[in-house]
Amino acid sequence: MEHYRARLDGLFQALSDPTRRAVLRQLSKGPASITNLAQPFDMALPSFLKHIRLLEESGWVRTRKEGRVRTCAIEKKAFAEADSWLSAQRALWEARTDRLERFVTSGKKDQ
Amino acid sequence: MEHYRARLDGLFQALSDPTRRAVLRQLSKGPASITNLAQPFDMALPSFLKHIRLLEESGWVRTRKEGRVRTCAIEKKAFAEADSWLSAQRALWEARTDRLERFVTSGKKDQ
DNA sequence: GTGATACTTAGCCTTATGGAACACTATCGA
DNA sequence: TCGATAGTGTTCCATAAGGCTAAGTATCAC
Repeated sequence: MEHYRARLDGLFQALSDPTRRAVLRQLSKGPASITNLAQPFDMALPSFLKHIRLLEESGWVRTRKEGRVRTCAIEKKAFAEADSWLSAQRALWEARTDRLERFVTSGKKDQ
Repeated sequence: MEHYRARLDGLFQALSDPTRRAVLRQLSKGPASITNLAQPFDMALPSFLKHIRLLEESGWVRTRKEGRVRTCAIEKKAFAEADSWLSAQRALWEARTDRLERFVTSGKKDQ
């Protein structure tokens, strides 16, 4: 439970940067190397690498080095995890809306 | 487009802290006052207030002060926005999976 | 084996974040 | 009107985030 919280921290924190979101967008079209991914960004490679590391540590991306090239691929599971948190919230919210509606339609007042 | 990016930054950044996620969870059950929301947390009020401010600025929460009590409520729209980014990514990813599958079933090889 | 390529490591800088304490203002209730 | 309640503003602190340069390590291609 403690670990789960930290995991969500990382998942969402990773999404809070435009560079990283752009990398994920690119990777959803298919795997790519670091240099390749970095190319559109006006940023030094080491800075870019930090983003990749963060994406990997947070679980959004899986990487693998072959020879001198590190290839990055998207980690499907992360979507499911982030999504499930959002859905759970929505479910809570909708449950409440339903309750409110029942109150309204049955002519009672909330609170 | 520039503004959209900054908005997403804020939306996801807000979710990257366990205190703020807990506040949203609580608020999905219904509106509440600051003190009320702060009660479960072992944190000074001014510190807690910062989280509320951040949630408000990022668009997850709407607040309104009546008398000396500030009431917080969840902002439905934020869910839709966060969700739509995730869905768009998933769509890209699935489109690619479909293409790969067509390649496979038509006996061709990718790359 | 040498030059180019593709990262990596290390260190530095600036700003943002998440927490604290303390003092303060503005209601509300008796 | 006076004490308690509910929030605010301000300042401070330690650490993390996001960027940089410079220098290092493997591979690869010849």
